[in-house]
Amino acid sequence: MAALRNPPAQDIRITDVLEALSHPLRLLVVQRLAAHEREGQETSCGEVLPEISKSTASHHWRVLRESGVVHQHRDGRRLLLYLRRADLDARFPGVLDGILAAAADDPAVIQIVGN
Amino acid sequence: MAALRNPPAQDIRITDVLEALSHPLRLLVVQRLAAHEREGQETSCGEVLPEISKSTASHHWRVLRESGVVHQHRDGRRLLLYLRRADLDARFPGVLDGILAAAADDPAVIQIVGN
DNA sequence: AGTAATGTTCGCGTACACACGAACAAACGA
DNA sequence: TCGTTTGTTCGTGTGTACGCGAACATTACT
Repeated sequence: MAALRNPPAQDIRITDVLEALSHPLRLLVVQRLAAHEREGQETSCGEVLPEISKSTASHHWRVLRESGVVHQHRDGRRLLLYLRRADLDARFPGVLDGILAAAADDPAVIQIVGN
Repeated sequence: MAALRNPPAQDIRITDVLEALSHPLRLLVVQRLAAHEREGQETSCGEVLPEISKSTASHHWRVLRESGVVHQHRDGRRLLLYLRRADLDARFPGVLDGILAAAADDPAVIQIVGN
């Protein structure tokens, strides 16, 4: 299993972040991570997105990780995730908060589960 | 030529906006429109993106227009564009400004022209 | 009417996104 | 060591994005 590549903060690019967040499922993931974040918790992959097949989910983890939106690291046999809020806020002030607020009002993002 | 469909403000969706802005060329367009906007000018299509073939440019106008990022309307034999800043700021406060600030620092966005 | 200017639309090719099941890899526990 | 848990990787199929040239449409000018 290739080592998980989490890009350094200065390499995070706005176009990659926007592309990552433009997919409703990934935006939902980020919403859920933001909610967990408020409780100071890290979260395992399977816990965040239990509705989707593992291979599809893994594809989305990769996009989120390589764009710099989330950080992913191994803990035992699970992979833990957290939102890279500090890095994102430092590089792109206001963007993440604005998008999260917008996503909270978007029914298409909220109700992906249930198709 | 089918009438240009500019979606009403309440139909603008955050995922569509993010997808539109995730392409470096379209982000460059938005930067240029924002600059013209400060001078109170509307801009014609050919004026904003003279480096690219017409058909490719037209493809990007459509993405930007249908996502609600820009408004496009005919004036004589030209099509004028403007950034829908008021609508975007109302629906997604802070997002556009944050992205524009981020784009200003991204060399990949700035130097598309010259490939 | 005839011509020029400005974009759109069509058709095509290439590349990549996204969905899945099957197979593989790593870590833990009995 | 053997089986379970947790994700990744591989292979496949389908759809869509993006680039271009050629053709068309609309408006304006003469």
